[in-house]
Amino acid sequence: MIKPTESELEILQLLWQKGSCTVREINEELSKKKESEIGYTTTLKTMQIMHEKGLISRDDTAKTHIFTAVATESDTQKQLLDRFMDSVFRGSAMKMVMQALGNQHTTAEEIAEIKKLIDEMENKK
Amino acid sequence: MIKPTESELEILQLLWQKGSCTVREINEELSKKKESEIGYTTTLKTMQIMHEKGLISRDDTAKTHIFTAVATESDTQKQLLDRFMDSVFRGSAMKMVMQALGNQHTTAEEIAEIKKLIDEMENKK
DNA sequence: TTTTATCTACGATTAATTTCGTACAAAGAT
DNA sequence: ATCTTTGTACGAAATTAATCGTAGATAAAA
Repeated sequence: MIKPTESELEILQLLWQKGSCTVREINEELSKKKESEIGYTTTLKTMQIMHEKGLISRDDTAKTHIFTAVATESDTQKQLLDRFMDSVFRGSAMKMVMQALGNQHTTAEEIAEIKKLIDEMENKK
Repeated sequence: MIKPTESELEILQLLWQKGSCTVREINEELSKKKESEIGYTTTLKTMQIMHEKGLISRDDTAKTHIFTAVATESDTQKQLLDRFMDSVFRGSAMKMVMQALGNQHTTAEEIAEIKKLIDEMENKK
């Protein structure tokens, strides 16, 4: 049962992108992303909680600890998507996909790739 | 900027399905859905807060107030989906759609309909 | 070897969410 | 006319999230 908060998810995103990180690396990336500087101990505390929850693992052999995401990005995406689809789209993947495809962020290339994917899925059966 | 909480979203779902509702109707539906009975004043309070936030409108001409969702379901879905796609899939509709299509809740019929939809979108251009 | 910088641990605070109890008004039943 | 039910308003407790300050340890620099 994976359920990261908004802040936790931002940290997980960085860990998935960069592999293993120290608190300072994460803190600097977060501060870069937001305009307002974020306190170092804020990030530290959040990551300590994530560790308690089992969201990230910690290598504390050295003084400066190194953290790694426990779940893979796609496993997490899958779980979050299921929950989101249930609560917002009442479980209808179709309605959700239609919204996603109609959305301005979706390029023609992406849509073409999705189509290709669907064709492949149908051919497999 | 629409941002209902989990509980608020459950209430909105009922309002979208049933049109306008009293607190009691919502409370009974919620209690039916969950196993554990939910307190009437809990639902009342939540809906009062939703009204303060402007998520729902209230007709209080009669003693028993009648509530209606302010935003449409699809407008809300659109906003929530954009945010979700950004935070979980880093803005990639394709990755998200691929996860959705691979998911067990998605039936072959739904996938076929999505394909049809994409074909129509491509023909339009 | 002092001093300075960096790191973790551990509260404490504030805000938001969820839950429900009590008070009191209005409507309905007896 | 009185009692019971049904409703709203309001406040308060419990929980979770997000933020940061201070204390104390360890490493690096002087």
